[in-house]
Amino acid sequence: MKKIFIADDHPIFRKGLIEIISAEPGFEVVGECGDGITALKYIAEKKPDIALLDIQMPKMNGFDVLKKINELNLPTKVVFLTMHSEEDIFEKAMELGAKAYLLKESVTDDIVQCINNVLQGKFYVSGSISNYLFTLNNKLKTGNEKSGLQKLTSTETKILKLIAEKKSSREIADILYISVRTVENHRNNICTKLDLHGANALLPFALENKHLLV
Amino acid sequence: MKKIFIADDHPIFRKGLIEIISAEPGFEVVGECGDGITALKYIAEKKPDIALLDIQMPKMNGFDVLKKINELNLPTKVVFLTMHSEEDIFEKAMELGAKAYLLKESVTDDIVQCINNVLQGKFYVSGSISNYLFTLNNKLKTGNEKSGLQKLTSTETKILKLIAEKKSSREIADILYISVRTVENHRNNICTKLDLHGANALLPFALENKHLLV
DNA sequence: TGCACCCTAAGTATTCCTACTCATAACAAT
DNA sequence: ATTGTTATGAGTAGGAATACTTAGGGTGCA
Repeated sequence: MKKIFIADDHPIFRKGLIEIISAEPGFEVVGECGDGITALKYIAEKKPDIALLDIQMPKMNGFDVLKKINELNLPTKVVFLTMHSEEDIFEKAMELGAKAYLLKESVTDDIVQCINNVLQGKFYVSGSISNYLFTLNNKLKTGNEKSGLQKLTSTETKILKLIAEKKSSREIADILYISVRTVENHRNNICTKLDLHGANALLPFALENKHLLV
Repeated sequence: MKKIFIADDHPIFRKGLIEIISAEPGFEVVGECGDGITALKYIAEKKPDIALLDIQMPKMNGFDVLKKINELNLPTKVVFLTMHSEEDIFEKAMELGAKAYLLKESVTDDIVQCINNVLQGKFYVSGSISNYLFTLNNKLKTGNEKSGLQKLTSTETKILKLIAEKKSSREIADILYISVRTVENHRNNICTKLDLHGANALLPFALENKHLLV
């Protein structure tokens, strides 16, 4: 009997998941919770075979839970279950060593199949992002380019985060105790690295990607 | 036995909902689907007592389903079940005559209680937006102010939509065959009506609220 | 030591947007 | 017929961001 733990901040969604997994012979849902810290605590203690984690959770997000799991060398395999079909989030999940990446729009069969794959040591990825996987493979084969955000330095990331908080260059300068000109230079470098052009490009990008900024 | 229909594009979430409602004596889930058109078709034919509708759905969103239900004078009472806790969406739902507004983060008890209330002809609103209800009540009592977006004229809305598409004033002018100055005037009026100030205010607002723009 | 990279800063020019005021024509409401 | 609203456009001013270039100081690496 394989032990499965579920963490998601939507009780109804959790209920549905539990229902699906419990119905499958060989699977047992050994626990559930709605936030990252409780999830980590449970996983560290009880060491389930698989943890189904939402990425967006209160207190501690799924990424950070996985990081901790890695640090503590826990045997639990992590399956991300998320609404985000964006490439960067998927990429980050893979970097951190997730065993699977499921979209919440998945049908019930996908989930069972996913868990079976992961238990066999395989990876599993939701069909909807397979398009992206194709391009990713191409990238890996051809030139191994880094994707956007990873090209940014730490200062640039810091500034991009402040931009995502709708701060002006002036405000950012005051917060970081540096010159406005320096901030403008960083903005410029960020735009260049991300291939962003025009006055209406950087701010929307920052807003759309703020959840990716470490 | 009260007949309940469920429409939500997330199969797992639907599963959870069905589980919760079926477990309650007196409730019967008579159907489910994952898009608005199928939902409307079912509701028009079978006339369930209550329809639990997601707002974001493929093919036809929850708002439009409710509009059609109103047009066709169907007896089915609509409960919105959504992730959006924003005031404007809530307001729009109420305008259209929704009987309840539940957030997807609701716990299972809330849902049962909600359905019971609606069956008794009462309204029900998720606790998390009760804060807003308070201010809404105050508004209704004091001056009956319109909220934000409703104050915009149709041209202003059109322009705000284009701003949300990251178009510059120059581009908007070219699209609408009007002068840049006119566009800038409209931007200005929008900012005034929405009480937005500074260079980093209008664009983020447009992005955050584009789903509200008719 | 030298090279590469980063953070810092400033110069210059251009574009974009905000924040006002003013004006005219179209249209609806009373 | 007057008033109000809307859409259109322009004038002026200034703030903000982009798009370049140049340059000193620091760190780390080969």
